[in-house]
Amino acid sequence: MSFTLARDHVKRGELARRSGCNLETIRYYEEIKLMPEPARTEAGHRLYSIDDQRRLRFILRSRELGFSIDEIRSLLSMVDSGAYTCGEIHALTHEHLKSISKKIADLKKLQRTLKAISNDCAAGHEPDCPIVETLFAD
Amino acid sequence: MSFTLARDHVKRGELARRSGCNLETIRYYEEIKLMPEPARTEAGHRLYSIDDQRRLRFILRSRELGFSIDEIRSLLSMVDSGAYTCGEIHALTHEHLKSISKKIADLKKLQRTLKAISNDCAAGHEPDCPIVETLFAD
DNA sequence: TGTAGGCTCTGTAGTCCCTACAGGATCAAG
DNA sequence: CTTGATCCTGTAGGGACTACAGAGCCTACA
Repeated sequence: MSFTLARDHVKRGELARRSGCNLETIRYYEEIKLMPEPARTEAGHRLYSIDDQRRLRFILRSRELGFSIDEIRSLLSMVDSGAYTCGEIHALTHEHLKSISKKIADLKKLQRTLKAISNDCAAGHEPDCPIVETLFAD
Repeated sequence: MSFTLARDHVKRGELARRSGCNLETIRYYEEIKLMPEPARTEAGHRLYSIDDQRRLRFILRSRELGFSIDEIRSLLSMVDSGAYTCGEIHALTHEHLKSISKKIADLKKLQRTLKAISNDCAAGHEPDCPIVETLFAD
């Protein structure tokens, strides 16, 4: 007795293909409870609904935007409860933007320092390198 | 029979204090063979020479500049063999600078995207948030 | 109907770069 | 001699996955 797979329910492999998500990552998101436990076939194969697919898309897109898993958890729990306001979401996003700005600033500082050190270096064939000396210096 | 600790040999705790490195990290660098196995006291306590201290400084400074452990391994093996030229070091540094530039570019792109999404958001008290909608969208 | 090979299941280990802890030995000062 | 700081070892955790082994299941084709 086999039951027909509803057109809008897909197994893990298909969800992975559609979403571009790694196969194992889907299971991982379930384990850490970002994704709900999906329905199962009689044989125990996972079946993802349209809602599940939307939710995974949300997670992946948020990850692409650099949100951490915990931040996504916050976003999703607001959305899940339905009791979120635009202002709350905006605040979380703003916090995230600040951390991105900080990362950029840090990297730029690094870049300047490294360029400064590297400019002293003739890149020649002698074994005395000012970069190495700077790294060793007291 | 105790033997006097040479003035320029220090134990792990003192090395940590002097270098600002976490105590456990020093042991970790030994385990992954960035740091050599140091001398030991009769009781088995590690004793770090001036050279060890220089080497740790090199590693920490390189880490601060964002070099990965593997990159530092390369730098150190060049230095260790003595057969490096300024040009080789410069090349590695240049590669690293390129990867920093890429990270900065990626983060800036993220920043632009997130700002664009976030600008559509009135941050008001209504539960319909364009940020959330964008994240869910097909 | 048989079977090959593709998909799915579970649990677990590995990645990177540390950091922290437990339980014991040793050291230095009072 | 005792106390408390330091040191030793081995091992686990974190964040965010990724990969693998050894099963079981599902489907298409001969």
